[in-house]
Amino acid sequence: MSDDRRLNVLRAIVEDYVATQEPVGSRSLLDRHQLGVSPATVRNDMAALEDDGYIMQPHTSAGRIPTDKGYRLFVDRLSTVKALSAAERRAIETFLTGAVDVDDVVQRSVKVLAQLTNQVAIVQYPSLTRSTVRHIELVALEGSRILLVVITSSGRVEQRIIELVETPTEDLIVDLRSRITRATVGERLPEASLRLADMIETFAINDRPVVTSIVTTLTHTFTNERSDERIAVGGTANLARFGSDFDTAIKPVLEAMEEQVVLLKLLGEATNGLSVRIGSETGHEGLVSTAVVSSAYGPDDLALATLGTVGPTRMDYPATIAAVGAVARYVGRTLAST
Amino acid sequence: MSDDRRLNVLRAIVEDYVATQEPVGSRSLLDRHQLGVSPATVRNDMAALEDDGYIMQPHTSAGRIPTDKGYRLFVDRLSTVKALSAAERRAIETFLTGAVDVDDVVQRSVKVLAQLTNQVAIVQYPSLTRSTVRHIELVALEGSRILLVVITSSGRVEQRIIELVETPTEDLIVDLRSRITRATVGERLPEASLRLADMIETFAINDRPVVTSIVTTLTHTFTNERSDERIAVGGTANLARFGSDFDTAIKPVLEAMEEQVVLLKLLGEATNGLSVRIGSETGHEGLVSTAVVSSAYGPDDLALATLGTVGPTRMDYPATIAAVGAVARYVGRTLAST
DNA sequence: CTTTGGCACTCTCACCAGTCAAGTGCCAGT
DNA sequence: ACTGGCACTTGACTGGTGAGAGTGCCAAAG
Repeated sequence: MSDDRRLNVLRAIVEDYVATQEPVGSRSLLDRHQLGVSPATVRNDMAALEDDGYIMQPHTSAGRIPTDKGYRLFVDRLSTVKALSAAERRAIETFLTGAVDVDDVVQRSVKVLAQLTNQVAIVQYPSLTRSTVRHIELVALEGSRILLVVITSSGRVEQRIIELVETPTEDLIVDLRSRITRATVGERLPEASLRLADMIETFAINDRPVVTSIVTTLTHTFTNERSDERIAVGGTANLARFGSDFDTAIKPVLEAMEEQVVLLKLLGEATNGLSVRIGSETGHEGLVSTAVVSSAYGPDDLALATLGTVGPTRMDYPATIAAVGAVARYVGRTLAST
Repeated sequence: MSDDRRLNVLRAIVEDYVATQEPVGSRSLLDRHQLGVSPATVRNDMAALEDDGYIMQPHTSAGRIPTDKGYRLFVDRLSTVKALSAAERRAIETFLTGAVDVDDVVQRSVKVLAQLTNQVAIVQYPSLTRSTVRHIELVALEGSRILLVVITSSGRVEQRIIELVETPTEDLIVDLRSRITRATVGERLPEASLRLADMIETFAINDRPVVTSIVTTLTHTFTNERSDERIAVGGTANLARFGSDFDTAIKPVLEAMEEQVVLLKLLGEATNGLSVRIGSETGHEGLVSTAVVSSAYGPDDLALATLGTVGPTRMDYPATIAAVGAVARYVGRTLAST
């Protein structure tokens, strides 16, 4: 029995099933693919594939559908990445280059990714903890209020307003600003926090309350988990394609989309490159018939955060992978120039 | 025929239908409500109500369900607002007071509103054009870059970074800042824009390029439609309650939720107080079996923006109205203290 | 004039064969 | 190792039937 042909049969099954959404039998498979053998032969191969756990039948007299393991093999060894059309590439580019700030970049990415893949798209905001400090500003407002602005290497701008108990002198502000700048600019945010902690003692006792107050706020901003976990979701209307059974196919996904924590886990650690998780590999029950395609993104191959799509396991993997990869690249490039 | 009793019958129908989700017949209606009359009488009343267009039958031998017009009458004249429980009020309060900035307030509002009503919640960000300027800051960054920060009366902080063609002098920056401050602080954003336009000519010719560049950016920020239209959506998993037919009941809503423009129309102009739009009153086909309960919110009865919920027409109006109203009040209060 | 009890009527829905088509497994033959 | 053939399984579709819920209307009673 030719191992080669068996894999071809598996590929054909996956492709047909993705296209038709219906279990594929030996006969209809031969209608669409010229394998040069008879249905009976295909049946034998199918039986073998089923023994190995790559495909299964929903019921005895139905065709076969791929298992998670089958999809896995397909993605790893049987599919060739489908290049995006020139039109699609242009669409991504023009759509993203119109963005005015980081917020906008993320919003637009979600939209374009959802449209391209016809799936649910999720994009994590550029991580704070992975960025470096580009600029820090202290501004005295009316009364004893201080405006604190931090600009990171990814173009994100965070600001806080601090209400101090006493009004600091102009000199102190200037001094503080320059010292903070010297200590933190160019550093990654977590390291910048450490530098700041050491700095407090270098100030005169009288100034300590003000300095402490400002520094702790700054530290909070640097290590703020909430804003590090921000995520945009889009294309939920595409859930229609997930299946017709609302309770088992759609509701769990909607619920997952509402939980940032779950989303972050799904996107996974921003490992380098692209990852595909299929069905149970997502590690989340309720998403058993769901697959996640995700990719790290960032300027100059520096993984800043992750984006991806969530779709049914029976998705067009080559196309989805291509789209996610392309958007990740473009977003990275766009951020670099902000 | 007692008009009074007929309205009671309508109220009973609405309440039963909302509770059971099934057409209600004369018999089962009497099981739940003591009207002191016989089924036949109720049937007569029902026939009259149907003639007047308040109720209808899905098919000849089924019970009655309220029409949009029936719900309308119910909301306007038959329902009494259901007060929130102390626990619910406390939940809103504790949840909102934990917020650190405007972004956070909005996020939390959506969440609490969705949980309270078991519906889809939408919250518009505090409008820029309705706020006044509280503070403006110009900061010279490295090179010829300028950081522009605007703080509005609603606590929102907007920032832009401008790349100038030539590096302005320190004096010019200081001068510009104080003049801009004098011209705009306390003004509503649209008026502030006008003031700025007049200001350019008061500067020396040499300084004009820099001033113009900064002023136009500022004007853009003031009148930026995009950020005026920001909206947060939550509780989409509650769509499960909208009905079982995905394509007609759920998909249109999901699609509407993705379109900011549609959402804004749904929330409606921030009229004072609370508004309920039922079925076709939403003015959006696809939302025919959907109702929108919305309310303006803002500190001190100043309508800053709108929030609300989207749910099936067969919703618990008294409870929803109470929840939307309460959240709007608390959000307004929270914003006032930011 | 309003209310009531009774009765015939209309639909929907669930249930139950019976038939059909697709697909399988297996075996004997090439 | 492949192929053709055949018996078998099973879900999907079809049409018919009966039960149940609910209505509309009419004549009688307040």
